[in-house]
Amino acid sequence: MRLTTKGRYAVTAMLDLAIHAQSGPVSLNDISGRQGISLSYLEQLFAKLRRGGLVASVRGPGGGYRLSRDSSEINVAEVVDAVNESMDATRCHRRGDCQDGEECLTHHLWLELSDQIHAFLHGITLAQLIQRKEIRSTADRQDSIARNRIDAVLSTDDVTG
Amino acid sequence: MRLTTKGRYAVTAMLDLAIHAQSGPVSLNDISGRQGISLSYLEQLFAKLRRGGLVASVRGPGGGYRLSRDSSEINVAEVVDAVNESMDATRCHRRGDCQDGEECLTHHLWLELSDQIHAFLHGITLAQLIQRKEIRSTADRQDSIARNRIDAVLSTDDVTG
DNA sequence: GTATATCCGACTATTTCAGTCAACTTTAGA
DNA sequence: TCTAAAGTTGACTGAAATAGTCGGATATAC
Repeated sequence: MRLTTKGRYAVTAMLDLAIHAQSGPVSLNDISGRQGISLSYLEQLFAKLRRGGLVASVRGPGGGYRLSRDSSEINVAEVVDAVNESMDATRCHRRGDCQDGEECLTHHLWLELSDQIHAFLHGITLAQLIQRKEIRSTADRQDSIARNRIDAVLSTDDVTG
Repeated sequence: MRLTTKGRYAVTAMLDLAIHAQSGPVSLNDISGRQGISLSYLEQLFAKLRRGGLVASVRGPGGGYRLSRDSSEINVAEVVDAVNESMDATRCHRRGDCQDGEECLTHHLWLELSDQIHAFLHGITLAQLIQRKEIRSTADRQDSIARNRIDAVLSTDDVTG
């Protein structure tokens, strides 16, 4: 079982997508800027999210990604799953053949832990998350920082180099 | 966050220790035979469990390890912790400085997940586990296999090589 | 003093993570 | 039609962790 940056980034990016859904497709560049995730890495993650049927892409200028379902129909467990981070705590992938074809001493324990985690993540949808006030305020902060960055670029003479 | 063989082995070994506690110190060789864990690897794990204050060692022939507390006073979370497998799901180790010193969009989500997992593992003691019938029957099976193995060795002419 | 045990440090093959880089295709708009 | 913005794909990489192995040292019951 593991939950690393990969799975966390995937959920963060999907949440960003859900939050900014009303203004058309969202480019990975925008997500990268707001969430501080490298563009190249986002490309990898979204390839998996697309294969997993969670997002749809729009190519060309003005393009980006959209959720392929309503945010109320996508739960966190699916997102983590799509990027191949298994929340399964057993060694045998629930088969019960962990030790010489039989259950190991702790098989049931890890099975129960897996069920706990899955129930928790499966019960939370993107729609529910974007209702939360701490997430709304974090998103607002990120949006204003992004706007400031754009303003700064526009108002500055381009004297790079 | 990760739960791998290391943490699972640690809990399995501690459970084996708890089950066979009444017959004096348990050698790593016995645990290795019953649980199918390499002796050298067990040595590594028990070094950490000892440093973590969970077991005490008895050196010399007839020696081995004992639980340093009653099995009802040791919970699964402690064991996993002792071998350095963090069940913390946040990136920032709960500090809330995940993105440029501020909370990332998903900070609270992972905080809640961490709390769920910790509550679950903290609530289960070794004493509770060894009461469970599926664990008792697995342990019985392992014991009888171990006895058969000893019998086989004793009754066979040593014609190795 | 020898066999049985823990102790300890160094070593290693493999895998994954987290990310970079380069090249390619699609497409909106000037 | 040209160009720039976007997604698409595959190869690559440094660092870290996993899951061990190996050799030897130390302690101790008999």
